[in-house]
Amino acid sequence: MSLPRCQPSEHALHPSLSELDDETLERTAAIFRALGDPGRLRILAWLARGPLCVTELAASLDENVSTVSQRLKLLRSERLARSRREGKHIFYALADRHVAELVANALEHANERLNRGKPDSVPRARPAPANGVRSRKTSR
Amino acid sequence: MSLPRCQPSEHALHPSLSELDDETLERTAAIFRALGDPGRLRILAWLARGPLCVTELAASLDENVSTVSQRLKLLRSERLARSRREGKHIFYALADRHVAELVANALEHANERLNRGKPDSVPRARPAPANGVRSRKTSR
DNA sequence: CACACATTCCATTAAATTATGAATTGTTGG
DNA sequence: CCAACAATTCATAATTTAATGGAATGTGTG
Repeated sequence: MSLPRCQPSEHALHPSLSELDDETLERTAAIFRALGDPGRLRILAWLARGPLCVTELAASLDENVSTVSQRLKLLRSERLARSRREGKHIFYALADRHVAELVANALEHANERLNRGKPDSVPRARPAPANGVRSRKTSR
Repeated sequence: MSLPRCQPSEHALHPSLSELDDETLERTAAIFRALGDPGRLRILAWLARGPLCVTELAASLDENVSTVSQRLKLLRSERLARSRREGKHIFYALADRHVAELVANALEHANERLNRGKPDSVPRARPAPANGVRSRKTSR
């Protein structure tokens, strides 16, 4: 009775939101996606200290050069990193101070509030262990 | 001769960076990953206007309820969104003002400087229409 | 030019992510 | 309790994504 039937139109919705075109959404998502990988994030963290070439980066991270190169390509494609050739080497650096801040903030933040006991821990893709068929779990 | 052989050890590296443990990295990446999808981003954008229940959200986005629910689950698991039961409905909202700002900023930013002419266009994640035919099994 | 080093490119393969639709759980009211 | 609505869960299939190793490209040097 009291609860109205779900009616989106009953809510006040800003027009600016409706204008959110898919391209902007996709563009924004792509940037976040580029940041959403530990390997790439680690690279950015190293670059936050100053420019490094691919070989140095690979050695620092103890990773394959090819792997690092491809990660850098992605970061560059999203304008998070820039490259500059210097002789035989190609040095990579964060695109700008804005990116540097973003990365620093993010790492710091995630470090501070330890996210232990998430409402729903969803590890990197792995169907639940769930040995019992008892599906209902006690909410906390 | 001028260019020194690649020697990571020659560079001054902050200890704080070496301490960047994998867990923090992964945690941070997970948050960005959650933001790195247009569908989820769109949800957050709607929620930025105020709380909505799943059905409303689904109707607004013209998406399957199940799909929206699962996206919300992910967002909630990364503490980007919060849920609160109200009778028959479960209302979702942005976790806090911090998230709201982050989303607003990101969208705005990506809207401003049009990233046209990227060095390398990165494909985007667009999952599947999935025809409900259950005749094929993939090894996994 | 030939050589060594730096980086990128490419194909292959394994793993992760997502939408879909049916089944399940949960809530309210008659 | 049952009916109807709300939301989540689950298994599945398609697609994407990322690491690997080797080939190809680029660059400086003897």
